[in-house]
Amino acid sequence: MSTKDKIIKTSIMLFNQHGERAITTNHIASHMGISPGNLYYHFKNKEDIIRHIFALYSQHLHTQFVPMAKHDEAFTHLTGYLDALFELMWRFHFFYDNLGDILSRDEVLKKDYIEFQAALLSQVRELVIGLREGGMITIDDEDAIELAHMLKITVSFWTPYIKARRLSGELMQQDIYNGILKVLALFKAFATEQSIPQINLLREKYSALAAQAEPAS
Amino acid sequence: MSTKDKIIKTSIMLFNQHGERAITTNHIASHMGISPGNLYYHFKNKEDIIRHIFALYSQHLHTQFVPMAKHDEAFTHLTGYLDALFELMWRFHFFYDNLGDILSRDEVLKKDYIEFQAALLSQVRELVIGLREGGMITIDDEDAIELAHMLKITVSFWTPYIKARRLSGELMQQDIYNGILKVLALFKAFATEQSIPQINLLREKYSALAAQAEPAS
DNA sequence: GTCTATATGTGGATAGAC
DNA sequence: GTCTATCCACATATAGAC
Repeated sequence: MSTKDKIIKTSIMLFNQHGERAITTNHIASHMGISPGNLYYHFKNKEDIIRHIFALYSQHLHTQFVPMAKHDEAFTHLTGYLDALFELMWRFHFFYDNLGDILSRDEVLKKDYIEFQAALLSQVRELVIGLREGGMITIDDEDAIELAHMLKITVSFWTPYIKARRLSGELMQQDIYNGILKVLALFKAFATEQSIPQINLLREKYSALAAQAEPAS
Repeated sequence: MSTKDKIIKTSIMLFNQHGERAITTNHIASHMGISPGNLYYHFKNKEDIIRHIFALYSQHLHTQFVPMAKHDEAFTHLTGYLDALFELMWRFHFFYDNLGDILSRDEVLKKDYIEFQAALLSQVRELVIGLREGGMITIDDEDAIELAHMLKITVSFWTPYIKARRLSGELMQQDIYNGILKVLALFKAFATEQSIPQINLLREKYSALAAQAEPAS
């Protein structure tokens, strides 16, 4: 693995662990056992590192979060989506811990982010419409866009929400399952007679996973 | 108004406008036309200021967000709540823009925050149960707590969500109405036959208000 | 209560040798 | 590509005069 990639990897780890604000370029370098000068040979500055991390994140999201084709197996696919999605959010959660700060210091990144989120909103809306077409949920067009927004908010800010409720501020693997349960509850609110048993089945599955190490949220 | 109160007021304004990270104690003092030394006469340090602001915020929330007594007029009261609540979130939104950072630097504040949020969650859950008792929504106990969490997430992170979607990063009065619409959509998902018309009425009201100055979200 | 002046520490970033 | 040394800017915080 190249030094450049190692810097990215180390930065993600340290940012997630201690927060982007608390981690300086010196911390990153010293943790890797390289000099600050070397770090600045590979990256123009700290924002440059963050931009690369964001590129990584959005690229992962693009490849994993492709719109569904078959509506009838919607919820089966949904599980896979949610697992991958929350796992991704967990791996890059520092970004949403400090979203405002990070974006306000980098105009270029902010533009990319806005564009990216607009595309994402459309995709989520399509997914919601897809579930409707498959008879899984009942929802009018107006609420479909509202639901898409709420899904985005819930997924994006789930990790900061959890961290703020815990003195240690640490995230656990189980938190992912609790997040998925929130999304399932959202879908269940719009579910049809036909789909409710499927959702309840999923809920039981993730409830069991979430309960393995934690008291109920 | 005392210098101490003016420092609080100025800090809130500058934090909201530029973010807590970007505003130093020198900025606050210089914007007020006082010396840094004077500021440090009134407050021990920057965190001391933030603690006072949080105390102000939680105090406002406690006095305004009292549980409902009469279930039958639930939605009428709900409107007043939501107006006051989102207005409050708007006035202190810098806090949620940087929640993780702010809490991670101040153990005492974090403890207060956690305690406060736990109490708030109970209150929101009571409100949800109250709406159910009044026949306004249909929801089982398990989903009631999930809904309470989602309401909290939506209200807490609504302003950072909106700011991240806008290049200027500025918030407008209309954003409040769009936030209220999200909460209404959440309630509508669980609404009974009886209450749907009431919610639709409220939705029309806030849609009109939100449309006054902005294109649709 | 308020000021001026300043100490202290530190983060971001660069120059130049190897 | 990597290191050492260092500069610059600035935020936090204090001392002591008024």
